[in-house]
Amino acid sequence: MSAAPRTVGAYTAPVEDYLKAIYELERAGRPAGTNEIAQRLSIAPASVSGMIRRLAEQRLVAHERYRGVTLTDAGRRVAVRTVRRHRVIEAYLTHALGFSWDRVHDEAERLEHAASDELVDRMAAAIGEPATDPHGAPIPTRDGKIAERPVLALAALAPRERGRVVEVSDENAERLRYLGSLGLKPGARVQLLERAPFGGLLRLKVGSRERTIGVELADTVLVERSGSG
Amino acid sequence: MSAAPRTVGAYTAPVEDYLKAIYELERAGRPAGTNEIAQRLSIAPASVSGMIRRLAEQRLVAHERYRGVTLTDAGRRVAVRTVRRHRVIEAYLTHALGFSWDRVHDEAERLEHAASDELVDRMAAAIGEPATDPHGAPIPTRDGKIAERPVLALAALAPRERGRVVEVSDENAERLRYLGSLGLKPGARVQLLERAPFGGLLRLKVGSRERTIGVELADTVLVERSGSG
DNA sequence: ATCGTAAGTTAGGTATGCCTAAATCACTTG
DNA sequence: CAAGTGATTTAGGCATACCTAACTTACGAT
Repeated sequence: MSAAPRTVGAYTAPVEDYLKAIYELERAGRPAGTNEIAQRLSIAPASVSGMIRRLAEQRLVAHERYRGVTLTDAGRRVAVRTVRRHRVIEAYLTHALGFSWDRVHDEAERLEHAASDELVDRMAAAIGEPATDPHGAPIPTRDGKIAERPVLALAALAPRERGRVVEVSDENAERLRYLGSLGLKPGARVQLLERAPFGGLLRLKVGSRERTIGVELADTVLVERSGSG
Repeated sequence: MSAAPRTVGAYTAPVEDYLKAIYELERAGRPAGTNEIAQRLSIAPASVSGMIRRLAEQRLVAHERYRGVTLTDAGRRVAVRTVRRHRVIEAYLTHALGFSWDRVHDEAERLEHAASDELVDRMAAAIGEPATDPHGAPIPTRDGKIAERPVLALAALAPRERGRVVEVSDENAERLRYLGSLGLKPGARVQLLERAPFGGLLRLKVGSRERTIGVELADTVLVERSGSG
């Protein structure tokens, strides 16, 4: 039995998880906060401060005390590689092994730290190099490019406006099952019919069916505009 | 992001590795020694003593000080489950994803701690529930049964005796490539032609070809007898 | 301008799993 | 049967990554 590292690259699983979390939080357009990271990783904020210091020492993140964290180029490379692993694995599990879309996230969350780049590339090839994972999230290419798309939250659609579901958040299995039962999967055509005041309910058309959902749920569904009328 | 354990079961990756190592060493018919375990896991013997104490506290192993370690039933269950994961993954990587037999061990060594039982079962089903891994080692069933076969080392064959290769050790990639180039893969028919004295070289027939190999190499190849003459 | 609050950090501690160096044990051999 | 040898264990450390409790900072509201 040879020396057996538990992760593929030079980084531990926690490090990859932090960088991935920061990457995803940064997409909101501002530095990631300690509390946000802590919540996303289900750990105490104090633990995040310590890890951030170590990541900054390794030049994977830039940290302004009390101000937030941003990825360096090196950190972003590691994050994107991890995101690619995660999404390819999710796609492979659904397309090649028959997993339902609500069961792939947890499995991928563990496998992403153990699967080699070669394995991930072979998985991607075996299912025809899909552009997105089962939840519609774009899969970065081998060389770290990721297709950015002009999307907005379903909750941000104007009344009467039509759109197409592009991506849904994959983090909660139960929510995914509920979204699926509503027909809110990537590709579905939607139209916002009515928005109740005070951040209340949204009435909308999904395909040919009428549905009513809360704003909180509608914030986890990303759509692209496809004209109003 | 939910709480994210890095292994599937209740046991850490090191614990699974220790139990697997002890399981494999026990097959020699005597308790596993501290040094043997240390060598197999590429760690210092002193580290093994500490871990053995923890495993004994959890009733996964029985330990007689200075005498050796044996698995309890609970420990054996964990070990066999880990072995099943490892071998199913190896088989899947070769049959479904085109990995060569010398490249699957390291990959499986990491994935075995991250793959859920369901994933492993789906992999096994997808490739037709094979009985052995690519190196000929039997794959335990879901409920922990493992087919024991009457095998002996190729080096233990008597002159003139014929046999069939059943299993080769998978731990060293380079050795696997060399064995492959000699045709010594599971299923190959062999006959021992001549044994040089003083633990020297073995001359043998592999299929229709004549080969000469050292005893050390011949000890990593297991065969079943198929009569002499 | 200062004060309260929420966010972030520091201090001190724990568990796991590894290390080296030093002691101890079991077993063989003269 | 005493000594040597090799295997094993103990002692004492270190790194990672987590925790709680207490402190500090930034910033908006008065």
